[in-house]
Amino acid sequence: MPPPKPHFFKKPPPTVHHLRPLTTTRPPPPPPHFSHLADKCKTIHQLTQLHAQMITTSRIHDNFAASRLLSSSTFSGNLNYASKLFQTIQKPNSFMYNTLIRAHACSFNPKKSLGLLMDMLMCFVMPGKHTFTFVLKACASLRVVWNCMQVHTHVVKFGLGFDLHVVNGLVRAYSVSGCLVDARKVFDECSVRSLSIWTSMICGYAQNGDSCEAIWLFDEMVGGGVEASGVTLASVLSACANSGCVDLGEEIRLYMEEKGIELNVILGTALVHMYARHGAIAEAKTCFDGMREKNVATWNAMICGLAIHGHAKEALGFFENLKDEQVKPNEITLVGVLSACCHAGLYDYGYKIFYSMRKIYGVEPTIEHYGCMVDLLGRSGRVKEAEKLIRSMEMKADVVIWGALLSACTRHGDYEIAERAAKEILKLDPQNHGVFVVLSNMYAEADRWKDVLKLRKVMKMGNLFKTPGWSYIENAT
DNA sequence: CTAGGGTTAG
Repeated sequence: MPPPKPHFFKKPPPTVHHLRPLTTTRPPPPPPHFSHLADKCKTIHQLTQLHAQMITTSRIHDNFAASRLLSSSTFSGNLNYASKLFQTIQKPNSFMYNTLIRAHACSFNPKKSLGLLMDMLMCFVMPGKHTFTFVLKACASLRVVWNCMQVHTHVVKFGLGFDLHVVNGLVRAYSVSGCLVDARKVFDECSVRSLSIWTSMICGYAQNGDSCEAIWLFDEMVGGGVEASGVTLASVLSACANSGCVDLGEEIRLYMEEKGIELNVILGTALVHMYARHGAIAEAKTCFDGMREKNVATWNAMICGLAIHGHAKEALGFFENLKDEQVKPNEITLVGVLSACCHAGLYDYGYKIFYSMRKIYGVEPTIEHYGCMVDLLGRSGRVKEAEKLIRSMEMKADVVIWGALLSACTRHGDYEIAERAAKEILKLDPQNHGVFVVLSNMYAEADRWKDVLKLRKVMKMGNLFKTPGWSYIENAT
């Protein structure tokens, strides 16, 4: 009798694939192409079933069918599954790379798109115009100029610098990365421009705070006979709001009526913002009431506009209505609400909001919220508490926040804290001459001329002659 | 053989 074999010589049990048929009545006839089925797969469960069938029938080696499966799996939102599927494909073509690059570009980790482009180049798969459109989208989410430049060199190398989608991607990626000079260079070198390219460039200026340039460019576009769309106008209206060109905004509103451009949430919000920001409260309200659909941004435009124009009570009224409408307030809403409290001196209301931000609204306080709170504490005379709050912040205090404390101290004559705040400001910004003006004003008002002279000496040591602050002090003494 | 762009609030 032979000795029993050790267990590891035993044959492993055969793996059984339990495949449920797609239909319960009868197995489906072999489809003409799996690709048609792939488009219909909506859930991950359906996808895995089809995937399994494709493996058993060897159709997985058909790149066309496999790419349909891949794009369906990216649409179902399961990037992990898509990536794993991609890795099993021996020779992925450019379409497959593009599909995965696009999926990653819209995900939380757009950096993977760049890695895939590198893979592609190393495997000698030719990237095309679609590849760069998607990769540039990833660059726009990453906002790193260096990445944009690297991709740009490849765009030029592959002769794709004239494709309208690619050019648009470049303009957009450069401008959201804050490099408007490069965006403009690409824009200028492009002889045929689509509306999207114009829009990307205008939006780039508007979002980087160069409203005038945005408006000039819009003017140039209209002068060249290009018809603006609602998307373009939203950016231009934002530029109007930031630069005070309410007349142009008014003109745009009439143009939209004339052309029958639908006033959607975004355009409506941009209009409300423009009116409210410049104190045209009645117009802002009319526009706000006329909107069918509203989102947080719409409410924020209204609340913040009211707050900065001193209509604090109304701003808070809108805030209460917002909560009734089941809209979730965000960090911007709360900045508006807190600043309304500052203007109206509503200490208790603001205090309650600030200390319940995290719990009730799920919003982490930012430096702006702290700024409002310091202002609120300071205005109600609680300068000691304000200083304590600043020192307890998890982030580094900035000039604005110390400035708020300083001005509160001068109002309430707290010299000790004022001097500390001034010192902190000068630590952050040694050229800040305004600090001396504020301090000397404070001393002068209290007839403390000795201290004014002391300041004068300090300024001399700091070599700050011939400054606006200096002349101010001279007049005071 | 298949796919792609631009917009609002501090």
